[in-house]
Amino acid sequence: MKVSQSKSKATINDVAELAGVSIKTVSRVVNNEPNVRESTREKIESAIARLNYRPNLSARNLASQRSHLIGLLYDDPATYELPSAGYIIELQEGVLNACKLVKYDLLIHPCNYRDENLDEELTSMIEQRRPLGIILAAPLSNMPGIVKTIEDTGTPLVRLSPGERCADKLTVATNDQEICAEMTRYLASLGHRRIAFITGHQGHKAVGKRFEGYRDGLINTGLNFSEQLVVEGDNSFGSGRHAARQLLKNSNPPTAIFAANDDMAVGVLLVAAQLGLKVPEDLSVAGFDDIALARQVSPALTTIRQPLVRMAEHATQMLIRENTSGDEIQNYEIIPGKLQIRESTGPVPG
Amino acid sequence: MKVSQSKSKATINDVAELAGVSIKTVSRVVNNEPNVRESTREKIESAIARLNYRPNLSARNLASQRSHLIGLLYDDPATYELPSAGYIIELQEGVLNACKLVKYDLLIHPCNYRDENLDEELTSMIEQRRPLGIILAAPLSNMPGIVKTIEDTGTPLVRLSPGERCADKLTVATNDQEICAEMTRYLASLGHRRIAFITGHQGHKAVGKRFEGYRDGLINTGLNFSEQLVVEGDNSFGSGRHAARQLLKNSNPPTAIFAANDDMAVGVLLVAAQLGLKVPEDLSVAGFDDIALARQVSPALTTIRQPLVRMAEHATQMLIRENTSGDEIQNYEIIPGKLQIRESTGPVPG
DNA sequence: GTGAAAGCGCTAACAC
DNA sequence: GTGTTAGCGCTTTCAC
Repeated sequence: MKVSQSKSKATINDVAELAGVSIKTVSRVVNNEPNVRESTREKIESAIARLNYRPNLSARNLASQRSHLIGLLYDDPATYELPSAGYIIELQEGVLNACKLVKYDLLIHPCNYRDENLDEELTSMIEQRRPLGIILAAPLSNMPGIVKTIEDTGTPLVRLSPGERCADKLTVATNDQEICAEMTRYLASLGHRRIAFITGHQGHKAVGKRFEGYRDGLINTGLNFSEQLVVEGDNSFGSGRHAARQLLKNSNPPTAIFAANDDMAVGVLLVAAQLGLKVPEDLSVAGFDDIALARQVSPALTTIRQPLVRMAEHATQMLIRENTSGDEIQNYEIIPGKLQIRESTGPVPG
Repeated sequence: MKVSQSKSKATINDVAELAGVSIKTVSRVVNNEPNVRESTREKIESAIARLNYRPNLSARNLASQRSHLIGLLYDDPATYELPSAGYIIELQEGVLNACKLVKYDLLIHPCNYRDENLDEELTSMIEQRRPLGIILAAPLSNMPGIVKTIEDTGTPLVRLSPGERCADKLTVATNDQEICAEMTRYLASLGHRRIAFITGHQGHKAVGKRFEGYRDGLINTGLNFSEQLVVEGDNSFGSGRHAARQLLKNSNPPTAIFAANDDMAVGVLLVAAQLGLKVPEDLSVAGFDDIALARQVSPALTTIRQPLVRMAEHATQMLIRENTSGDEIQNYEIIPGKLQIRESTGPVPG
C-alpha cells in the first residue's frame, strides 16, 4: 500500500479509508470529541500517524465558520514613535504564548490611527479573516472610533490599558496610577522633597494615569504639588532630554525626576551626565516600563515593571474563553506592575 | 428590499442575485479578471458596495488551494538574546509593506532552534496554514536542518542573510563583509593604526562575515592583523562591556574599537565613560546595525545601517513573484548597507 | 458509537 | 462575455 504520498496531502477521506471508518468518526477523533470507542480511536490515530495527516485549516474554518486566528492591533511603530519595538514584541510574545496552548495563530496588524481609511481597513480585515477575537493595544484602545469600528463587526474585543474602565467591555490593564503613587512615596522615603515629573504622550490615557499617581503619592506623603516641577513630554527619548534640561536649569532644581516612561528617563540620565551631575548622588531618576535598556544604562535605571507579556496572555485567554466555554468571565482584569529599584535612585543629597 | 443585513454576511450568491448575474461573473469582477462587459462590471460593483460584500478568505483559500499568507520565521527573542526587538520589528515592517500591496497577510512564527520538536512544529504549521511562502531570518537561515525541514514541505523559501550563497535557494542578504571593510578603511583613514574588533555570536554566519570584512579592510590599508586586537563577543550588550574592558586594560590599547553590532558598541561606550576615556578624542567606537539606540547615546554612534526593512520587502516580493508570474526571478539579492558616520569616531589621538 | 448527506463560500473547467 | 457544474476538505445535523 502506498503510504507516503508524494506531497503531504492526506485528507480526512484518506484517513477514514485507511482506518475503515467514516470521515465523521475521524473528525471526532481529531477534535477530541466524545463517543468514540477506544479501539476505534486507536485505529484512527495510527492511520493519522501513518499518513501524516494534518487537517486543512481553511477547510475547517470554512465549515465551522470560525478561524483559529487572534488579531493583534497596535499603532504602527513605523509611522510614529509611540509603541517601542520592545513593547510590541512583548505583546506579541504574550498573545503567542496563549495561542500556542490552543493551537491558534496570531495575525498582527499594525495600523495608523491617523489614516482616513482605517475604519474600512479594519472592517475589511476582520470580515475577511474573521479572527475569533481582537486585542487592541494602547493607545488605540482609548480611541472610541476604533473601538466602535471593531465592535460593529461583532468580533469579541479586549482592550489593553485603555485608561478607563467600562462595564460592558473586556479590558486588561495594569495599575498605572497606584504603582506610580508607590514610586513617588518611595522617592519621598529617600528624603526627596522636590520630586519632578515628566508627563507622557497626550493621546495615551493610561500614561496619563501615571501622572495622577504621582500626585496621589505627593499627597500621601504630605508633599505639595507644584506645577513648576511638572514638564510635558511625549514618551520620546528626545522629549525626556528636553524636559530634563528645563527642570535642571531651574534655580531651585528637583532632587529627583520621575519620568512617565523609560525612554524619557534615559534621556534625563544623559542630560544629567552632560551637566556633570552624578546619579544618584546629585539626582535620583526613575522611569516606567522596564525596557531592556533600563538594565543596560549606567547607573541602571530604577523603574516600574509593566507586566505586558502577562497582560497580553490574559487578554488572549479572555478571548478564547469567550469563544469556547459559555462561562461567565471576569471582564476587567488588573495585572499589577512592580517597582524595580536599581542604581539610579538614592538618598536626597546633603 | 432589505440591504444591510444584520450581521455582515453577504456572500457571492447575494451579490450575483442582486446584480442579476451568475456567481462566476461576480468572481471575475472581484478577482479583476478580464472578459467582463463594462456595464456588467458596474452593476456588480454597485451590488458589492450596496451589500458591503467581502469575500470570505477561508472559502477562497480552500477552493484555490492557496492561502494568502506569508510566514515569517525567526528565533524567538523570548528564549534567547539574539534577535533584538528592533530587528524583528523591522523585519515585520518590511514583510507587511510588501504584503499590503497584494492583500496578503503575515503569519509570524518565533521559534526556538534548540527545541527538539521544532521540525514537527514547523511542518505542522506549514501544512496546516499553507502559507504561500516562508521567510527565514538569520541565524535560523544558516541552519541546514531548519532549511531542509521547510524545503521538504515544498513551500517556497527565502533565506535572509544566511551568510553564504547557494545557487538553488532564494536568498536576500546585505554586504556585511564589504561594508565592514569599508568601515575599517574609514577608521584607518582617520589615522588609526590599532583598530580592535569585537566579534559577534558564533552561530550567526552573516555576522561572521563582518569579521572577515574587518580583516579585508586592514589588508587594504596595509595594516597588520593582530589577534591581540580581536575579542570574542556574542552580540550582547554585556559581552561588549566585557570585551572593552579586556581591550582597554591592555598596555598598548587600541585607539579604535569596531564591534560587530551596536549593542556591543554601546557597551564599549559605557566602559570608556567609566574609565574616563573621552569618545572620540581618546577612543573611536563603531558598531553595526544602526539600532534606534545608536542615535540616542551620547556621543551618537558611528555605525553601519543594515537595510532590514528593504531586505524583508524584497524577500516578500520574491515569494509573491514566485507564486504569480512564472517569470525568471533573480534568486540572490544583495541590498547594500551604508556607513553612518556620527560622533563616536574621530582622528586618532595625539 | 457511528455514518450519510448536506452544506460552508468560493474557484476552476469548460460549455455556450 | 457569461453561466453551469463540480469540487476544495472539512463540520454539522440527524438518523441509525
